[in-house]
Formats: sequence, C-alpha cells, structure tokens
Amino acid sequence: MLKMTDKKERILEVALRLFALEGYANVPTSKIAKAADVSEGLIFRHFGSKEALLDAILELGIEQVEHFVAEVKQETNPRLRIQKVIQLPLLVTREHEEFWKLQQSIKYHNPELATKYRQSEVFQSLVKSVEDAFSNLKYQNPKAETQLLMMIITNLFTIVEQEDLIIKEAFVKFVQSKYEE
Amino acid sequence: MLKMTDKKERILEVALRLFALEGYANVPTSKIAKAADVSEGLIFRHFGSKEALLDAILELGIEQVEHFVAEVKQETNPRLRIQKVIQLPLLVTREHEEFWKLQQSIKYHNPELATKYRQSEVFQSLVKSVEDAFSNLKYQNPKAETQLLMMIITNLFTIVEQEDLIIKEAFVKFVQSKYEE
DNA sequence: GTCTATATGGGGATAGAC
DNA sequence: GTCTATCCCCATATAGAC
Repeated sequence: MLKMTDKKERILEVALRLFALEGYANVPTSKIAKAADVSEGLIFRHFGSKEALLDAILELGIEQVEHFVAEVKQETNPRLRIQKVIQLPLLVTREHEEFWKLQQSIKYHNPELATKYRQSEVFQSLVKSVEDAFSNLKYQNPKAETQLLMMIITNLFTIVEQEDLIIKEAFVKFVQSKYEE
Repeated sequence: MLKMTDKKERILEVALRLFALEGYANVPTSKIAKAADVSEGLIFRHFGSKEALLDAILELGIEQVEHFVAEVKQETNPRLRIQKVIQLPLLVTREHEEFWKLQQSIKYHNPELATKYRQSEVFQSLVKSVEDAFSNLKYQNPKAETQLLMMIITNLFTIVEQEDLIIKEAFVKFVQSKYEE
C-alpha cells in the first residue's frame, strides 16, 4: 500500500479514536483537527466530508480485520472453528478495539453504513463458515445456531470494551464451554 | 397517574419513536415538532431541553416495563422463570420495544443516561431474579449464565432485520430450548 | 499539502403574544 | 398551554494564499 501522508494518517487515527470514544455525531471536525494537530480544512481536503471520513475509517477497519477472519475460515475442524470464532473478539480487540466499538455505535447513528459492513464479503463469509461448521457437527438448526452465536460474538466485543481483561477472558472461556462436545 | 396534556404525551410518543428509529443525535427537535404536529417551542416549554426530553422518555419507559418484570419475578419455578425472561421481548408492546432499542442506542450518545437505566431498580432486580434461578438450578456459573442470557435478551429486542413475527417467535423458541432440562 | 479565514445552514433554545 | 418569530452558536464545508 502506498504510504499516506503523515497528516492524513493522523486524521484517520485520531478520528477513529474519537468517534469510537464519543460517538460519530458528538465529535465535531474541529475537535478532530485540534487533536490531530491539523487544520480543520485539511480534513475536508483529504476526505471531502465528515461522513466520507467515517467511511474511509470503516473501509480501513474491514481491511484490517480480514486477516483474522481468514484465520478462522482456514480451520477445517468444525469444533475448533467455532472455538476460534468465539475468541475473535479477544484477538481483534487487542489491536482493533476502537474500530469495533465504532462499528457498534454507528449501527444507531448511521444504519446504512453499518449495513454496508454487515453485507461486506468479510462478514458474510464468516457467517457462512460458522454455519457450515454447525452443519458438519449435525446441530439440528444450524441457521439459528449461527444467528445466536454471531449475536453473542458481536456483543462480546462490546462487553470486552467495558470489563478488564481477566473478566473478558473468563467470559469468553465460558461461552466456548457452551460449544464443547 | 395524572393525565398528561395530549400534546405533551404526543411529543413523548413521537420522540421515542424517532429517537429509537434514527438515533437521538440525528433527530432535530424541529422534526419531532412536525411529526407530533406541535410547535417546536412547546417541546422546550414542557421539557426544558432536548436532553431532558430524552430523560423523560427513559423514565417513562422504565415505568412501563416494570409490570412485565414483576410478572417474571413472581414466577417461583426457576426453570419457568427463565423461560419467561426469554419470552419478554415478545410480550412487550411495540412502544416498549422502541424504548429498549433507544436504551441500547444511547449507550453511545449518552453513556451516563444509559448507566442510569442499567442501574435502575427494575433492571437490577430482573438480573438478580435470573441469577437466583440459575443458582437454584445448580448451574455452575450463575453469574456468567445470567450475563450471557441478559445479553441475548437485549438483542432479541433489537432484532430488526427480522420484523417477521413468525421468525422472531421461532428464534425465541430456539433460545428457550437451550434452557430446557 | 497545508493553513487561515470565512461563508452557510441548521440546530437548540428563548421571548412574547394569545 | 400553545404558537410565532427570532436569536445565536457552532458544525460542516469552501476559498484562496502559501
């Protein structure tokens, strides 16, 4: 990937942090500019609009998550694959916690953008691979199982952001135990 | 309860719906006024500020949910009590559903308000009664079980993608089956 | 690429009449 | 209790110089 301008990069980082922390709608571009030590105008030079900035951040996040998802899909043992999916929030949030938090929050601010993510290849393929695993394991209702598990996982991300690491890990283990044989 | 002015009531209803649907930050008071067929000024006469309006809505929501929660708590058979909690999302009316959704969304706009609700008597007592049920049933980790179940329930409320009642009911049944003996 | 200065609109909120 | 009119701020966005 071509190296971005330092400042453009800084804007992305800072905006991600602030959006995740305080919510997209609550963060004026002026605040981003100040925090990134950049002129406000530059944000619009680079991204065109505040919303386009959000979009760029999400694109970037999806990219970064791709590798984690690939890891899960590559696991052929269905039982293990499910264990790995459950662990995703722990693994991903370690590096991309803010992105996930943002992802959650925009569900409410900006449903279209959230939908865009939900329908992204990455997410869809993850869902499918989970469903396959449940099918292989002869669960009676693989679709519902998948839906339930994805729901739990999505929420694990948000819990994860609240509690301390020990509690998180314990809870993830607990959920995993639900899917052992 | 004293009967409110029709218009005050209408503002509350409309605002609840719009906030839940589009997010607090995305709904200007002008829009609420128009939708409720009321002057914008009246909103401020009655509630003082937009945020105070949100607060009033949440208060009201808590009140309305109280009776459903009481129903659950009053069930002494722990197995049945859990079945009933899971059914909560189906029992509450559409308005309550909106209330629940709003409750979720403000986590990001206005964490203090969300916390206030989370720590409300109603919610806390529901959590406690679920935890008791799990304890009685000798689940190994009642606290984690409760956390997981409450998480699932909260999400059941917000499954919008499946507005189809049949699907929703099927899914609730599916979750219930997880907690049968 | 980046800054400074500025335009524009819209959102929350108030005043005052009825 | 309710409406109309209005204020003011601040957030997004643009223009133009460097």
